[in-house]
Amino acid sequence: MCALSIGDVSRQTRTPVATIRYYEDIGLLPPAARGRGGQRQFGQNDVTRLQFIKSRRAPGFPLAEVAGLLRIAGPGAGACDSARSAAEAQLTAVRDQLEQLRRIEAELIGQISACSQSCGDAIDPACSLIPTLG
Amino acid sequence: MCALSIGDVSRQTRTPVATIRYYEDIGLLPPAARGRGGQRQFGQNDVTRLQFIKSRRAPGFPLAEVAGLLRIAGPGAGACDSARSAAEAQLTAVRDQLEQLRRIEAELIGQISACSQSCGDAIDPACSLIPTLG
DNA sequence: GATGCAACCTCAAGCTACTTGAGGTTCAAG
DNA sequence: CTTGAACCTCAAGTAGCTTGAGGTTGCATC
Repeated sequence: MCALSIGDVSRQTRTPVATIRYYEDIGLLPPAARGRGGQRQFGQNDVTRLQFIKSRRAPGFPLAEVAGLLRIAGPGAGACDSARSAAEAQLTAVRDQLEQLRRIEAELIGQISACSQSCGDAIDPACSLIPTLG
Repeated sequence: MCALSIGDVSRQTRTPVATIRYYEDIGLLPPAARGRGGQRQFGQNDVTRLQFIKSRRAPGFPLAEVAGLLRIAGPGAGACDSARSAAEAQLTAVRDQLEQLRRIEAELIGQISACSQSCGDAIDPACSLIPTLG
């Protein structure tokens, strides 16, 4: 029953105010109730929903997927079954990204240490950190 | 000296043709030489450069940063020192992202196993995989 | 009750990193 | 010499926001 302002929700979820309005615009969040002056009033369920969205949102994961997850739990739906398999699919995607990032990490480590050994503090055009230019 | 077509470069680097042209447009790749008919001619150095760009490009890492790395190695520059510290900064950013993804992974794993235990194949509105709705 | 200021409102435009499409040219094989 | 894939340019569309203009509301203080 406690009505939260958009600023409250923003602080609680560490989400910019403009982003919250944007999520409402595109339907990720339900249209918020409005107070006398037309200002949005949120409830705790909105905070929960936004936190769910944020927990599913890492760079490289489209909002459309998150919307799909939310739809699974939509009114009239509610099979744990499909929620679970959607979550499993996302887990796979997260792991793919982890692997990709770990490859980049390893590559950077290798190049940095090669650079440290071969170049010291001097200039070495053969250093793998320095890409060939046109 | 072997001139590569944009298609060759695309295949060698697994980069869409349109993206290569786009990178040229925004200056990440130098303007390619042109053949008689106006078609682009690339060399092995372009392939190297593009591979470097791709190796530094994971979701969440802006091209502007990659451009910065390339500038370090630009004509007249070339200190291993700055290349190394730029690479180290990127390594830090990569590790931050890894941590964030690992948190998401752990969260998903936890919710999936909680779901498996509490819900079975039935419907349980309290399942943490199913977010509260407005 | 007036004043001031932060927080709110809408709508429009800008941004990044591409992708897609239209409409036309060039190259290489048969 | 024709045909089809690959190439060209330019314009517009997409996602996911962010920023800005220009105006209202809410609340505390005088």
